[in-house]
Amino acid sequence: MALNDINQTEMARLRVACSNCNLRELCLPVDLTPDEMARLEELSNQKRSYTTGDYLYRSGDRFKSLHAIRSGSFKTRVLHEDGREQVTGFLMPGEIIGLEAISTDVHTCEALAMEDSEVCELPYAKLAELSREIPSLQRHLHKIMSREIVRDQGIMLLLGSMRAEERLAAFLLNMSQRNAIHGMSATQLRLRMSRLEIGSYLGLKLETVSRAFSHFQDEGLIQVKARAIEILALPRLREMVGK
Amino acid sequence: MALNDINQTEMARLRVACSNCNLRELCLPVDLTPDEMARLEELSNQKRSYTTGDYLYRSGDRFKSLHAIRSGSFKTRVLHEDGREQVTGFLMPGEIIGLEAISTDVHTCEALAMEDSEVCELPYAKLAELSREIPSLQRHLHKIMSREIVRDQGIMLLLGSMRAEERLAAFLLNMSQRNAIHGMSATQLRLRMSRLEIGSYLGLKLETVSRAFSHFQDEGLIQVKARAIEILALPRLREMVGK
DNA sequence: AGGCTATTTTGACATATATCAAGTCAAACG
DNA sequence: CGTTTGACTTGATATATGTCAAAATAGCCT
Repeated sequence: MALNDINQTEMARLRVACSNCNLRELCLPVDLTPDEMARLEELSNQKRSYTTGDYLYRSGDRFKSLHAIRSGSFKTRVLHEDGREQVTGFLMPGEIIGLEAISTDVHTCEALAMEDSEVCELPYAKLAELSREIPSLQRHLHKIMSREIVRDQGIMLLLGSMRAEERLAAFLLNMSQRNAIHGMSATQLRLRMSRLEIGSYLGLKLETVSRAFSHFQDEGLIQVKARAIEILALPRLREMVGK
Repeated sequence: MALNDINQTEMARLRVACSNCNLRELCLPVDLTPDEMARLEELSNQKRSYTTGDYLYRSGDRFKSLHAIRSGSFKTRVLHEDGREQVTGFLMPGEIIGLEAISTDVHTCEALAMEDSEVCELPYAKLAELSREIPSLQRHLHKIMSREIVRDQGIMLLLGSMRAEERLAAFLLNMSQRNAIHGMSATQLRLRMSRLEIGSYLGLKLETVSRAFSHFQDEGLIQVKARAIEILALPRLREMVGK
């Protein structure tokens, strides 16, 4: 299951990488000299703040920069003709947003803040230039892109072969893990998104999501208090998604 | 709809790029000097042949090279614990396979030939090195990776929000377009995959796929002769997927 | 060709999830 | 402190797709 495929040792390495590196955006094991690191930091010194509902970019905007999330969270979505929203991703601190637009030069989806958030802008042209000079940065950038491919394919797998409750279990495990990576509890989740948004992301209706939460609670798997979820039986959730 | 988002002018550019370039793998508008092109060709001079069912790589194999498909077609898949196969992609000539493994160093899915096929091996380390020296190659490589992200997100959209017949319509349009890019008919398709494989890719059962084909035929949208599909009403198929 | 096998189609029925419709709850606001 | 508003839950029912089974068709080998 790619949605949730980071093991314990890898997590530890990630944590170290993040704390070494002021740029949480490059939250994968990075291997740069202090000098190289300084050049990278210089590139991304523009930090910006957003509040709930602010757009980081809109569909149709010209692509200029990637963005690294420092704090808060964003969602990406596409709007269908009829106005329905489809959520394509939830982004948390340390993650990079905008990779899909490299191929098109124009953003094809939009990104909005789900709470007060800060991002670093990473001008693509400069980043590309720097990564030509620093091989380990180049490798790093490739890994970030490839990781996004793996993540998306994980969701394809989930949408293509899992049923509602399995999808939700995978979602919760994924949230749990991303929480843990950032040093937060793996069992106490504060979801930033509504049932509607979760459903949209998982290809389900909000009622189905709600019922699944209730059912998990009845089974003693989780404790639900609105958007505060406590995971009571991680192993049993893992079984549900087959790992 | 990202699954199917290449317009006519772009198609023309692609066609040109392909014919200029012996390396069909880099089948996007490329802007290299003859010298640069020569260096690239040199890198990828190992060509290999595969026949139906041969593995290009297996899950667990160490990642070393990307592969560019020259002729034939491949599928990528993951095998679930219980032995069920889930198809994650169909690859056609000019396309690059293996991008997901850059982030892991190890292949997490497997790729098999669906017919007699030829590929060029592109050793990743050499390609990365060369792209550090040739900015437009670097840009190109980024676009290829980003394009894969867009493709995967298109499938997420499709799996998350479309019903069976809409998915199949999107699939047929996608096949049609990829056919057309390579100078083949946009309306006469010879599918290389079974109903089971199509279903696996689209998150449907083979019976559902079959019924959808039959229904499309009843409606006069297509003509079905086993795996030979003739599209009779492209515009109406496009309406079905909303574009 | 003829026969064998795998693939595809079609039908009848089961079931998961969507849909529609009330309710409940909680935060926000006067 | 009551009212309002949006989010969430729960129930009853509809529907799309899955499941199981059989027949038809196509591809393949001798």
